[in-house]
Amino acid sequence: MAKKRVQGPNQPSNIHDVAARAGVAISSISRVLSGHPDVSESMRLKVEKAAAELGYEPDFLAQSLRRGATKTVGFIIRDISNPFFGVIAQYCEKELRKFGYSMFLMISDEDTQTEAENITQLRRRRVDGLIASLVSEDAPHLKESLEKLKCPVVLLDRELPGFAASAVIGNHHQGVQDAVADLIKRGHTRIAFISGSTKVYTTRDRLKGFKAAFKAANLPVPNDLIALNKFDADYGQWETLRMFSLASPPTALITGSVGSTSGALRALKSLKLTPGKNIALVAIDEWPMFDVYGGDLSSVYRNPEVIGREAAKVLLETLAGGKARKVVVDTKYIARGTSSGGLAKKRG
Amino acid sequence: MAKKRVQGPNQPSNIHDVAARAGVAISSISRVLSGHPDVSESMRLKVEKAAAELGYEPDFLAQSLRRGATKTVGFIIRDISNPFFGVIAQYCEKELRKFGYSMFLMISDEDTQTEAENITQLRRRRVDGLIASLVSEDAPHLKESLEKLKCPVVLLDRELPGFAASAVIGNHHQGVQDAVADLIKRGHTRIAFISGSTKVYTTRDRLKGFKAAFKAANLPVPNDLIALNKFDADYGQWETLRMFSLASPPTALITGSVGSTSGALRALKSLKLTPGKNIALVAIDEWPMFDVYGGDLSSVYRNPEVIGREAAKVLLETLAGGKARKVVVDTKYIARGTSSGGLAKKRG
DNA sequence: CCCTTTACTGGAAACGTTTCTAATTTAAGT
DNA sequence: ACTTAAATTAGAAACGTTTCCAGTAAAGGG
Repeated sequence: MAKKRVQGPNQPSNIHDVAARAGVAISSISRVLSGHPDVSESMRLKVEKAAAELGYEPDFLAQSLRRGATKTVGFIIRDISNPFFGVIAQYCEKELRKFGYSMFLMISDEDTQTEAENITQLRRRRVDGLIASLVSEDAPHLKESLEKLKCPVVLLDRELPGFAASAVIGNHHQGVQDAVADLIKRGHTRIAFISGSTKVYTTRDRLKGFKAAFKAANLPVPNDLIALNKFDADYGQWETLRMFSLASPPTALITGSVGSTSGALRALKSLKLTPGKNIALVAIDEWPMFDVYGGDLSSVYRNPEVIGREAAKVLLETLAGGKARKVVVDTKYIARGTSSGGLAKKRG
Repeated sequence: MAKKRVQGPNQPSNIHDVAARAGVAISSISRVLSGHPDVSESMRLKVEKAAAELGYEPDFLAQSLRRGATKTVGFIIRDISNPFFGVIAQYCEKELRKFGYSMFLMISDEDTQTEAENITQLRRRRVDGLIASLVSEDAPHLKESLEKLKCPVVLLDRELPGFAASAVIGNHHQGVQDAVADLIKRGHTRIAFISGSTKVYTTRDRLKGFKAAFKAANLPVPNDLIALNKFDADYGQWETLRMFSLASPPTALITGSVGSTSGALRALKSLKLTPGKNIALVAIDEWPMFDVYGGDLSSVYRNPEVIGREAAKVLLETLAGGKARKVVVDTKYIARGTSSGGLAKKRG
């Protein structure tokens, strides 16, 4: 004897319940509800009525399993407590939502191991696409594990040669070059650059701009003032302190992330140096309420809302059958009070 | 003729492939891989070998559908660009991850409509549990839609009478009361309080502390300086400006969120008032690098790492069969430079 | 040596959908 | 009225698992 499912008092109803109520086959329910063209008007009415009466909601898991699509996009972020990334994620989610996609957010915590786990997890959960801000371009087996995903990927500010991913990349060198050029024009030659590892595109592109500015001014690049290893505050703080213990310390500083900037500011505070007075400082990236918290910080600005939104758009395009492509988001040097200061004539 | 699935070159293999390779039934594969006790050693070896050779990974969707559990926890957050929330989410995720759960993050953007959509979405995706920072306690049909989820819920700083949810709530009144008491002791009576709506527990509890401090000092509560409506920066800015246009403006300010604080600071800047000099200011909630960006801001502190971690722990407990319960996280008034200033004797 | 228990294993029925195929109804053409 | 095509619909086979149930083999007891 077949064990029939008993529709409890307020158990969610399934497609069979609706079919029974409407007196039609379950395939018809599916067709009506998923907007298949081959349905008569009378059938549509019957089914919609029954579905409404039962408060029927199709099971997403079953749909996903059968359809082979989850309407879910993975988003791998390195650090969610950084509001710059938070804003990117926020606007990305907003855009995806418009098109019926949900965002599965995974945090890598700047760790390649965790990142690898995240990719695995997203694969097993069968996301339809992935947007990722990767920790490093040469993490072990990175390309393989992304390929194994077998779904469109959008990289944020990373390049993986030989892997056909879309990307949203910043025009970093432009902003940095303008910033450095301005500092040089103001008389600086000892300009420090503190940012993350050159194993990410972001840093390489910035370094390009940094060097280009010196070259354009016919000046030697101050290699001893280039510290490229990590984006976090501790590193920024440490390197700032180290550089000011050099025989010839920097007179200006460019910091490559919200973290680097924070660390540098903390270090400068402890050194009793005030940006805009006895040291020049240009922060790369602004964050919410920058006017309030950034003091009068000069910056190399890029718009996180645009980045988030574009990432979503490019991915959706690919999901709709489009080809992978790259979007370039520009960066802009914004000179403010802290572009001044730090030069000998103004010292002490 | 049955259409047999052709195992393509590098198509992911399924349980049938493994069964075929090992020469056993698919049920045995499942038993071995899910650690069922009734398996012989030889069977275990055979299956593990075959699975490893094929690089088999069970399909999460199919597992979820069959098991009725998704190993996924929904996390509804109001504003991801607020780093205070970001940190909560981060530590919550970290804790859930340890126990094999993934976090599905949805952003409400301070909007009850979006929040409702998020709840629906999470229900359809069959999350095993929900952690939520709700926009308002009296959003339409809130309780019903949470009940409909039929899974454990952990509320962050909210109370829904009659709904059996766990909760992580801050001991807000304590910190605020201490802060206000200190300000009163320093001579303030015109103390403003700007925070979110009383439709959330957080605000009500803070208001309790605010009033208690005045009562303890035998002073009337300055009702005209209480502005409780929204947590965002615009509201904070606007209300600050409004209050300083009053005949009798405040001499001290307490702001109820990162947003409120930011808005107030922006307003004060435009009014050419400096916290710690011609106005006293206590911020509720700190955020990353507060020492650098908060200037010398006094605060009512609570630990977002603890909040995130505890939320996860309580939820996991309930998922493991435990009863719903509440966790109280304490808040602490930390007096710094901006607790001074603003009193007549020190004025212009 | 037979019977009962125990330890394992295979087969099949779920889980809740979508989609293919075949069958039915309806309309259209002569 | 009769055939053919078009429009709908029902039924069944997927999707990839887990788990129930029955069955087999080995082990133990008399």
